[in-house]
Amino acid sequence: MTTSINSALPLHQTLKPSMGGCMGRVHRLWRSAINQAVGELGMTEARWAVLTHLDQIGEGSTQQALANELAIEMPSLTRTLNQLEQQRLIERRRSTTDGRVHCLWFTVAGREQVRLLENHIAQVRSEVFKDISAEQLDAFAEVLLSMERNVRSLLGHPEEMSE
Amino acid sequence: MTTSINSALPLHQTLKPSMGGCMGRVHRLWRSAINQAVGELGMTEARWAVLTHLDQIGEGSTQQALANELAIEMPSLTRTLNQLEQQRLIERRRSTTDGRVHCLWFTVAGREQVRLLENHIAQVRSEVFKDISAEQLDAFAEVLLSMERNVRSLLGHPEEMSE
DNA sequence: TTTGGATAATTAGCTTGCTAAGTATATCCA
DNA sequence: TGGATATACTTAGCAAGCTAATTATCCAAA
Repeated sequence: MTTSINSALPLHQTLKPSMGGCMGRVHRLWRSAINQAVGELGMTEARWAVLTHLDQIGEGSTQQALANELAIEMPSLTRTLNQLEQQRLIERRRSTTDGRVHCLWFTVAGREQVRLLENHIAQVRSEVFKDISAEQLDAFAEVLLSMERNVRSLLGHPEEMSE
Repeated sequence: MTTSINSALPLHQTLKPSMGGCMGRVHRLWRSAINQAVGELGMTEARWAVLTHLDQIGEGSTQQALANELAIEMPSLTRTLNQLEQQRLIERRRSTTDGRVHCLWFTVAGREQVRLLENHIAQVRSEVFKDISAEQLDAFAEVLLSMERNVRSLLGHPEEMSE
């Protein structure tokens, strides 16, 4: 199946011109699969993405940090946070040391919701990664991170690139 | 820089839970870089994506085929095609053999526009791929295609998976 | 101390993805 | 032949990304 008519050519040569598009497709299809999987939990795409990423960078983070992690802009995040706050899944707490900053915390219900979400999402992930070896995934991840570094520096987002 | 504190762990293990998110980020940042690069050509994101993908699958394709290639739904495509038709960059021509089908063709101006776009996009691509070897890209592309296959079958889109 | 330039977050309004429902044509079967 | 079902595309309206402009706070230098 991977060995087809044009298997003589290096893949990257035929795919290169459309690799960006291919990543877009995979990302769109992947999210669509997650939407199916979390359907019953009453979440939209933006909301589950925000909740799970907040869990990853840790409660108490600022909105700025979360937006950077998600690579979305602040206004996009603001809207989603308003919805999540209204659903009583998260809370904004004004920083005591810097009055401009809001820090983000889960409510009890929010923490439970994240746990459920992550179970569902992990199932989709294991389907997406089916038949891909750990070595392949490892190499894939490394290239992906290089691309992120390259494109961030191209855009002049030097933030959080080395670590 | 890639060798950091946790370089002892396989990358995929730390990155796995967020790989989907990472692909989303790269895709979003990449498109944003292309938007910068093609800024002067008066194109929006959806329009340059449609033009370049039409060029790749070939003039005369149906809207259905193009939507599938882009992995977007027909209504999203319809709107963008309306805009491109209004700009006189493409034409819809009703199929002679099936009255429901519209085939898509570039105008002369459209073909010229695609040429310009592809030059700009190729420059961004070479930046994004900087310092990534052909072998790495090749392996990356293969994993990416596997993921696309997996997620399409998960969604029950068996179309155009084997080839 | 106050003024001026940064930074965090918000608001307003656009673009482009989506689903659901509608229209026109094609196909299949009684 | 005629009616049911399927397919290609369109229309309408929602979701979530973006940029530009505003507001509030912080900090640094006159």
